Amino acid sequence: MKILLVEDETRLAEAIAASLTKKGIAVDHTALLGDAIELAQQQTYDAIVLDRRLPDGDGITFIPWLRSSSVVTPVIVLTARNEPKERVAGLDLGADDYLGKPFLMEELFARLRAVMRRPSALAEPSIVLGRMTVDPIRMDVMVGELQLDLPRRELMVLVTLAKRKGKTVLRSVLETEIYNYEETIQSNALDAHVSRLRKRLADADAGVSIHNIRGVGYLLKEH
Amino acid sequence: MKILLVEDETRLAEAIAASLTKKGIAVDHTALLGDAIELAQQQTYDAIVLDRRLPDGDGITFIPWLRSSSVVTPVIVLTARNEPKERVAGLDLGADDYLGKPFLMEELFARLRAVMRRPSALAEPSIVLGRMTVDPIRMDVMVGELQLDLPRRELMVLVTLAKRKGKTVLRSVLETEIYNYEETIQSNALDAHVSRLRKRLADADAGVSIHNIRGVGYLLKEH
DNA sequence: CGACGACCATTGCGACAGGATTACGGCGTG
DNA sequence: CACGCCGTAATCCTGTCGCAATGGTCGTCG
Repeated sequence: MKILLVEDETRLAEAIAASLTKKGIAVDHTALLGDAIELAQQQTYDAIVLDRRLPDGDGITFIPWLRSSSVVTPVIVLTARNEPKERVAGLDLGADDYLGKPFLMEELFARLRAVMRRPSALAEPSIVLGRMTVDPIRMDVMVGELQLDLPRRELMVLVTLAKRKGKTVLRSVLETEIYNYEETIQSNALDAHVSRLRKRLADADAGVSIHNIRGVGYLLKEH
Repeated sequence: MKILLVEDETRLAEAIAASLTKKGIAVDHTALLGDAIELAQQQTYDAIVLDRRLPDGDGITFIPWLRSSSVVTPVIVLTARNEPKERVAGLDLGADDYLGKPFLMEELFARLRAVMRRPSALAEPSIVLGRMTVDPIRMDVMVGELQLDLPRRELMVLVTLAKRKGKTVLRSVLETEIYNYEETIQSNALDAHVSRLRKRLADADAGVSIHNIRGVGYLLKEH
């Protein structure tokens, strides 16, 4: 689960990034429209949070550009004032939701969840596998009746694998899903997370196992 | 499945070659336009990845040369900057796609797949044979509902045979499809792969078998 | 028809790459 | 300050590969 945050107010951006990160959602952040366009070309996000006022233009111009590249990623637009006029303009241009500043983090989460749950979004609700249930939107995991608390990174690994259950997920995909572009990884951190995650899943008797496809990636299966 | 990579930045070239090789795609690599022309004459590739900036000229001049030799192999052009002007120039000259550096490997794979899927491309999507389905673009194999994980070389053998299902594939063709020009083979490594592949196909009950035509090559059939 | 030679199938071996595991230290949090 | 998480790196372990030896199969030619 990864979102793109386009916001030039540093304090706000950091607050949003910190909150989302804590919930196990990776955040790529930029203050510039130009960079946002580049990032969106390079990878796919589960959602985009977009400020209107940006140093190099009105954020809203980003949306037609996205849509014309047939990117269907949901977009939530942030704006200083919540004027109905602006709201209509945003939605007309293809934004999926609209949020006036200031707002509560909880409200942003709620709208992100709502927007990613939409049929056009990629994420499906609640994946069941073995004794385990993964909710990729709420980012939580149940084993039987008990909630399984996982460290952030391990949770991200598990959710990413669960979303493609039974299919091989490329190493590189896992890495880009779990780390943002400024956290470059220079070791086998991913392997370490997988290893620790395996142990936890075994201890919890989750009824699933993580297989490795040598030289390619990992895959999650019932066992 | 084999592509020609024309790129003079050693690090980048190595990264691309490594990633593609991992996916079971053979890579011939050269840094010079001159060599590229020679290689393209000698054998056919499924796709060509071409840098513009090369020590002995603008890579893009390669494309008209190719086309005038009525080679329809899809070409993806790499360039340092993603300027629309350059993009148009490239596409006008017959490039099939265009990718600005830096880029994610994932993106290159995606574009390669897309470009090879095109009607002009040689590769057809999904070959069904017995209980087995081979996707030559994604380089994966399903038997029934299960994905069959094969070692890299065996996978290459199988895909090559599947693409000419029912027809005899010359030994020499298999060898050039599976090994690049710097990996020369001096033994019966190919036979060994066929042997191990047969065992795996039997174990998985794939409903196919690999026959040998003495002194000529191999062929894949339903049984 | 039988024997020889060419070709193929199979399998064990050693080298090697890549993954798995774990200890360690830094860091943030409560 | 204690605890847990995370990235790193060292070490161990496993799968894959090329290779070669062995034994089998087929065609050919005397």
